[in-house]
Amino acid sequence: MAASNTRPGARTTLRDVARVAGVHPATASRALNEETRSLVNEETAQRVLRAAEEVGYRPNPIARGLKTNRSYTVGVLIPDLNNPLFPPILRGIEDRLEVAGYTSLIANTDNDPERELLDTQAMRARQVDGIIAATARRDHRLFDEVVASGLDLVLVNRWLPGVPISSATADDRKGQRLAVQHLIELGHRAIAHIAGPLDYSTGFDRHEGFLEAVRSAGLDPDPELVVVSEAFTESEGARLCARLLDRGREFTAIAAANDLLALGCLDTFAERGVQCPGEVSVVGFNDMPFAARFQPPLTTIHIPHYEIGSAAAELMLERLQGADGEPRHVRLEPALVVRDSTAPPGG
Amino acid sequence: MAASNTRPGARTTLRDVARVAGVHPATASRALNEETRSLVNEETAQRVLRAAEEVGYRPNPIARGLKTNRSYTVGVLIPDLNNPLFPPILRGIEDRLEVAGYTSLIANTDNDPERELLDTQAMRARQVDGIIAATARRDHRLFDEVVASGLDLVLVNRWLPGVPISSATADDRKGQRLAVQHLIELGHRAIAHIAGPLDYSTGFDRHEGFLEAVRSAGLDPDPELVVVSEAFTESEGARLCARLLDRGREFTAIAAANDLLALGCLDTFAERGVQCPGEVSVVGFNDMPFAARFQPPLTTIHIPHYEIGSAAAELMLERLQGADGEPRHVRLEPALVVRDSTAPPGG
DNA sequence: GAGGACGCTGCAAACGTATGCATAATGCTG
DNA sequence: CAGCATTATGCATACGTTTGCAGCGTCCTC
Repeated sequence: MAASNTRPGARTTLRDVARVAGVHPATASRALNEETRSLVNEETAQRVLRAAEEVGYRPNPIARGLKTNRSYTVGVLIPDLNNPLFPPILRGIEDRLEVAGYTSLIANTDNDPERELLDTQAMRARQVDGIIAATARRDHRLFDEVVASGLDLVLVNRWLPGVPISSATADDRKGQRLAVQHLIELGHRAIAHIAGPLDYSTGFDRHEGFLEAVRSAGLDPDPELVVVSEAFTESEGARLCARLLDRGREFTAIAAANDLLALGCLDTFAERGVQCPGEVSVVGFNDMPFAARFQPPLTTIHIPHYEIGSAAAELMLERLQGADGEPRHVRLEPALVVRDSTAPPGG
Repeated sequence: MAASNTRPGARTTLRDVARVAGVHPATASRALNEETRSLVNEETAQRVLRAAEEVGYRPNPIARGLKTNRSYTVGVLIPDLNNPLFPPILRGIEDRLEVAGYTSLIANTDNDPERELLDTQAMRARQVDGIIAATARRDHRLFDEVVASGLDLVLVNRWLPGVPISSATADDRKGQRLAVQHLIELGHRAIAHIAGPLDYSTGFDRHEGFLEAVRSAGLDPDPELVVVSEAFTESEGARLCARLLDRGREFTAIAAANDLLALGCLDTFAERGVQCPGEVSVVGFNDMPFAARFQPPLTTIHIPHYEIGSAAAELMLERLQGADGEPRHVRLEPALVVRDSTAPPGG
């Protein structure tokens, strides 16, 4: 059916479509373009559409971009594709952008501000229409610059409080509260927190959420039981878990700001013969892929990664379509997922 | 220093540079372009360069691409970013391409031939200079078309035997032999195989490797112990493991063609109360991230994913630089990683 | 039935760059 | 000093679109 009998090598252009349909290229352009279709006779439009189908016409975004000053491309800045957090977010972004005719250009910054800058410039050179960034630190020089250069900017997974930039994230505070409430309901009272870096909103908000939940249970947060990591990694989790253990302060549970930090805890436990959840419960954050398969299966906070991605793309599309309103902050709902790394204390 | 005093919104064009330098745009173009600089007077060239610097000129790759039919972009076709196999490969590709001044454009095909075709066309429309594909089936209509269209093509992770297309993969046959040899050395004799889809070279070659290893141990492969999956997924692994069990034929080990299939086996075991490795050993393939953390930690075949990616990028760059020689097939070394999912038979 | 309004389509000029060809200026050869 | 090769630059066109403007026919109105 859909098989075309044209030579595959020959790119088919608007002119070809026009010739087949027996109209002027300009008319073909209008017929093919959703927004200008109304300008052309319904019947002619159909003829053009059929012709386009027949010759397998695909518009050339390069040429179009030259004319319209838009590349229909948005840059996506992420720290590292290997972090299992990001692939689903990316899929959400790409899938949403794709149906709108946009393509995404991905760059890994490895959390290096230098590379971040380079990548941004490279993207600007490639004429991206906007940038979606998952790399926001609360220090945001870079983004001031991006915005100043007239590029649309949307943050994903992280946000910048007090800065007028749209963002799509999970409700990190609430998520962390959910985690702590779960522990409290199990009967835990001495709960430690391994926070993420506080200059990321994810680290900061989850830390706040932790404090809120502890306080609203009528407890007093013990500063000795809160440690702050320098990165969301397993090795940091292991290091800080060891530090908590070494401090000698009693605790029966750890709320980690992310699953990788939680995995680091499990490593330290294994090394020192601490039973989880027997002696210490652990709750993670993110519900990363395969979290259910770890040893023990990880209790954690589920985040709708894909939806966060597509929400970010949606926000970007709004900006690109010229919505000039206030920046919007989309907060998606987290959910507790109980598995086997948490249990009543002393249990 | 480098700060420009031009309005950020106003993109500065070749014409601006020419005006400031007092030359024709064509001359400015030649002066700015490395390859054609020799055509213009040294002094004039310098003047143009200074002018370009002064007005903060950034060439517009869109316009350039329209003219030259090159975009310094290569498309990368993968089935699904969420499959943990691909991120490290992608990083390898991107990192290698980046230092050569190329950018990559990623598309997820979800193994849907329809989408594959669409994505290819979209990439062609975006003027990619070449395509690196991880999606090759042994049926390769699509690639015939890509090659016919004059695009450079390189396969990664998979290859097409008998087809003159360069590829970078692991030595899948050898890897699977390693896995089986390990089982045999442990004392296993009745070894089952859950093969991947045989229309992927990964599935096919590993199946071949399995047969080779069994035979060269002086054993006779039992067709009843070989099942073929329809996809490299956990659910397929679970389904086929159940089928093996239901067949009633005795076996003490399973060599799965990939880690996800192996995980599926573990699921079925858990469901039916089969001890692993006590009653049945399982060996996977790929050494996916976190394989060491599963329950039990998975014995598997390690593959240098990142290096496979960068090798593929290297092959692509060779083609793009105009090397017209024979296609090359780069095979990287697999390595056995012994963990806890394998043990001598009978406990 | 003449004039205007309207709906549809074609014409042509852009967008920013690259490049074959023509041309002007210069140097060289005999 | 004529003639030619060489060098350096300008001119014009093309890449595939989009879009303001003009033109054409048709229908309606008075």
